[in-house]
Amino acid sequence: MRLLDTLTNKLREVDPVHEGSIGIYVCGVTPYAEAHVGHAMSLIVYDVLVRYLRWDGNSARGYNVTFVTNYTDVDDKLIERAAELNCDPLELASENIDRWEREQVELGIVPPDKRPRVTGEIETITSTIEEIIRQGYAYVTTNGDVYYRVQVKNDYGKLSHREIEGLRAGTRGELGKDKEFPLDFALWKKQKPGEPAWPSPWSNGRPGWHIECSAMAQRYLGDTFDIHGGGVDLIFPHHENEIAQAEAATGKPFARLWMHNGMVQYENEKMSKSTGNLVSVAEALQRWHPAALRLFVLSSHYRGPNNLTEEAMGAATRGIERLEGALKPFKASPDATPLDPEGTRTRFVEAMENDFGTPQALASLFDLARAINRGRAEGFDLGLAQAELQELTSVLGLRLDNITFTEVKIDKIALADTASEFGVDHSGSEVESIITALIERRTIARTEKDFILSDEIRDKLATLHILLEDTPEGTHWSMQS
RNA sequence: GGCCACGUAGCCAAGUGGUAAGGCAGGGGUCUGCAAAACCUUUAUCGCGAGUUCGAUUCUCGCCGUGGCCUCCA
Repeated sequence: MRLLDTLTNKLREVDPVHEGSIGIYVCGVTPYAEAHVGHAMSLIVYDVLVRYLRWDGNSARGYNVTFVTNYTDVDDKLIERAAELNCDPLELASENIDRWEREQVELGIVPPDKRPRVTGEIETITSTIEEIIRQGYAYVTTNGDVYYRVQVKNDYGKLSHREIEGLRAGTRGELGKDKEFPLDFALWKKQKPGEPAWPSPWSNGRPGWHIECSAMAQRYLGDTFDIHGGGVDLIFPHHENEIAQAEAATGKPFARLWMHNGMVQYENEKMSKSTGNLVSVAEALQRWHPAALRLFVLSSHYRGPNNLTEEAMGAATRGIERLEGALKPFKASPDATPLDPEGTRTRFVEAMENDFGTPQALASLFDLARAINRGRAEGFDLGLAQAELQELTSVLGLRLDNITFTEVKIDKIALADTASEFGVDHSGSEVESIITALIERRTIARTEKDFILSDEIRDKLATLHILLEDTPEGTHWSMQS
């Protein structure tokens, strides 16, 4: 598999440090507020990467993947926000993490293997800082802060492709109190009144932003590991500083390949809290199906920007329904010819191998869906083709089985009223059996050519978002968004 | 101002030095009691200008536009 590596700016083959295994580290959120769809998009991308690498459907694959993503649960923003809300920053972080993890389940994210939090890794972090100081790449100020010394190694800026001089020109020229050089950044910050703090050799304080990821990635994946991911907005300074610190501490290369995903926009505008142009994951999950969100993410290339609009989500929802429709069961005659999914798998794999080309991979699946629908009309045995579609969509994490049935979405009272209206028994019945009974009532009406009644039943159910479709095998129902 | 991406049909979105996947929406058909779904069919010369080339949407340069980043005690 080839991915565009930010460090070399070239397509590079994923070449595991340890044969057959791949370690992936992705920067997670700073949980000072609820997660938004940008966070969801990022995680969906890496979730699919992990699923694909683990998948054994491609002869060369089936890697043993270790996926690590962190929570930076001590941070300036978190402390500020907690002060505004007049609550404890660590509790605030914990609450936001819990909510985000519940949402991840709804989004169909395979739980990462490790989800370390800064507050649980203070010793890991302080020992990494000690090592960096020992190597001469960091210094302790009289105040008790620790700064990384950017100028010692000559490769600072290699990831974001910037020169120290250029960066320096962009600074405000203020040389922080004890900083040796404007670009030096904090590894450890001495506690200020009211802030959470932990003991360290230099002062009671907390880790700076950046060091946590270097320390945690190396703890869980080794000094050198395979893939480091995150949003493009993290390339500088976060990842640049991460790579500097990590390599300063060990003298070894850090991540072998750096992968960055693009940002999500909402209705053509940057998502930002200040303008209120932001969609939370909770809101997105309420408005759209998780599979539709995932299809939306995968239908554009991971590195490009992705513009979330009503229209795009409508298209994604229809796309899911289309894929789902192709998987509907079909009873072929015993002597039917099996439909051959032909080159679908090859196309799918080639697309994925080439810099994670999910849009093209999806195109191969939509083509297969069409072939299946055609084969259905022509009486082919669809088993093989449908199994293929099922397998490949599940590699992308698209849950298509019975996805439209969400009992909570059904207005049970209105449904019961509808049943009474048409003289159908609904006492103590399950939602599904009431619907089935209504369908039976309608089928009788249709047999009797009472199309006025049958249409009334169909229309009434439609107002409850229950869609009826008549097919040669009988009437099917599904939930409509 | 600096660095980096991107600019393809009504919308979303791939891709290629030799006249452009897929999805949504729209038009026209088939099927259906009518629908729905499905199937068939139809809709682009690839931001603008110049250059390289037998030939560029695909390479180079300029311009315009959009987006990201340009640090922590904002």
